[in-house]
Amino acid sequence: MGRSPCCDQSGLKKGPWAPEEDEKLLLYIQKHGHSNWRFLPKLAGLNRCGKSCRLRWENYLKPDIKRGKFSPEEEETILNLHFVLGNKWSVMAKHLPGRTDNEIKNFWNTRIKRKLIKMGFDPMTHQPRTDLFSSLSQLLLIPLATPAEACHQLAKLIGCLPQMILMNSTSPIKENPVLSSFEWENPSPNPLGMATSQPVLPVPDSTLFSYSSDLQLPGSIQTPLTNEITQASDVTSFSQEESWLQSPWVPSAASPTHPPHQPPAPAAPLVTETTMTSNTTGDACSSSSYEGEASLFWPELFLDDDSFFPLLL
DNA sequence: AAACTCGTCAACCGCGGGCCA
DNA sequence: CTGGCCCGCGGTTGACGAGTT
Repeated sequence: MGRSPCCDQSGLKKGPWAPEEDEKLLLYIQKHGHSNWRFLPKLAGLNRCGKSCRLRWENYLKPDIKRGKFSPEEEETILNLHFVLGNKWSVMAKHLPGRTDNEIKNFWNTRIKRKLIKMGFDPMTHQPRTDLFSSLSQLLLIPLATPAEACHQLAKLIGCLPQMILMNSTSPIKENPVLSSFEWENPSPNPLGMATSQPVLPVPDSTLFSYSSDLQLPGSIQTPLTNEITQASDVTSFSQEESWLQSPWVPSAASPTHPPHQPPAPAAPLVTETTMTSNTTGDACSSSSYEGEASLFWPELFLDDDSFFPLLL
């Protein structure tokens, strides 16, 4: 279980690769392959550790790597795969020929995750952020010192309600979790820029998932994924029964009585005080509460949303 | 034009798993 | 069985360019 010592060696070059280094590595691998990364740098005449060489090869030099923008299809596939697999970037990469795990990970973290957050979805669960309503209920429980203060809070809440309703009750992204490229780029013009069509009345959590009744995995990924999941059910950290029955992907009459779909355990960090206070913007996604507490930080998140902010003033 | 902010992405780091002696 | 070694994975960092003030 020891750690690779190669990176601990001092004197080895780190940082960006020079074109000459790339050429050396490329030539060596083309001639001899890469059976042993540890000794490869020496043999290839590189002052790098084997790990660095492997990374450079895998993420950049390998001939079949597809570079450039992700297509809408790839984007959709990543979204689907992430819903099922969580942060299993290397597994996702197997389903996207020419794309590396690093590339997919970066794309997720810099684009898709951001979009989901902006649209009011938790990127880990791909569900609307249901903790909004616990936030509301908590606000309602706050003891107010004066009638004037009560009026003020109430006025704020009333102003917020339409947004909260929208964010919590609309059909998840294009019958979530599959968001069409069109909607990604052209969300319907509601106040929050969310890809929703009609406002719906607020509903209990369980009914949020009724959309699952007619959802199916896209054929393109269904077969390999089903296989993957079957083989790696431990990876997703819950049994097939749990994962598929509770997943909105699966046509299931059981959904309404089930609690909201929980993400694979490793992919759903629990809320901690630290995550809530140290980062109120970008990674707030991972701060969503699933433990029934919390939600006091939601107003902070709203304050970060330009379109929401005016409502509180 | 300079300073600042933000987004992107290549690369690093540390850990866990598998293999083998 | 144990421990060393290597590989691969996922999270994080930091450089850099583009956009904004």
